[in-house]
Amino acid sequence: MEKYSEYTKVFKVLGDTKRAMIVDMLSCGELCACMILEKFEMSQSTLSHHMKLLCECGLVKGRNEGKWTYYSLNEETISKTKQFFCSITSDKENCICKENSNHCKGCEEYEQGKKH
Amino acid sequence: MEKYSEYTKVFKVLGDTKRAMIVDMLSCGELCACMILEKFEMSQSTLSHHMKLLCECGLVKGRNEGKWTYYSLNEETISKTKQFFCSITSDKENCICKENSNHCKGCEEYEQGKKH
DNA sequence: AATTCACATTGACATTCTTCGATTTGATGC
DNA sequence: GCATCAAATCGAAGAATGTCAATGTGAATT
Repeated sequence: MEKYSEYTKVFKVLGDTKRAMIVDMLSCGELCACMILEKFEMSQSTLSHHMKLLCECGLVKGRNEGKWTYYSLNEETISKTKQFFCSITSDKENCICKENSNHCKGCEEYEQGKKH
Repeated sequence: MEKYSEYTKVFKVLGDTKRAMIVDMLSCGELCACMILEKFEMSQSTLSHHMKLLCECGLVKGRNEGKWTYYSLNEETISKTKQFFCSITSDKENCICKENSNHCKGCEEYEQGKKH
């Protein structure tokens, strides 16, 4: 359950077009905030807010150097998120749907082949 | 640009824990709405709303049969979304960050190796 | 130490999202 | 036709989100 919220947080952060574009930019290497800002029509405070979210969910790492902050992708989170995405979209043994439950009449009939 | 919003819409939909769990359930096969509802503490109207979002972004397909609606994953969207996720998180030639731009002084110094 | 620069934080606002109860729609069965 | 069931839609309330201008902070420059 915590696993779900850990990764749905990442998806939520990627669910904003500008943040996805920032990730795209960072995929080619580390960039400082001012350089990212240059590419977008948004205020400095808005960018700072987006970078905070990207860092908080683990997708991006920040590194301070003097006045500047350099951002880069966190490969570990990316790799784990890919794994999570694969796991929830592929069949598996211990899926939540495999737990016991009282199916509704419609579903029972469907499963027993009375309907199709 | 449309490509971004196409897939960030998918991420936004996956950015909700319950919707991610619904996807997980559907990964093992088609289910009717009533069966999904059974697994969650949410009202029928709320589930219906989540299913609508899942369908609208292309992740899930709905199929009506009599009174029932059966839902299943849309493998094509899933596959394309994985591809998109890989593309924005890996280095590439035509990245937006490779376009010409006037770097800030800090970044220029950084790139020229004056700072590190 | 005063100024400038890069970035973060705060407070405010409008928009969007999540959720629910109530109602509607459409199909099934009596 | 009428009652019932599954699911969608509507309308409302509260929470969360995206955005900005203004301000704060900490490092660098003068």
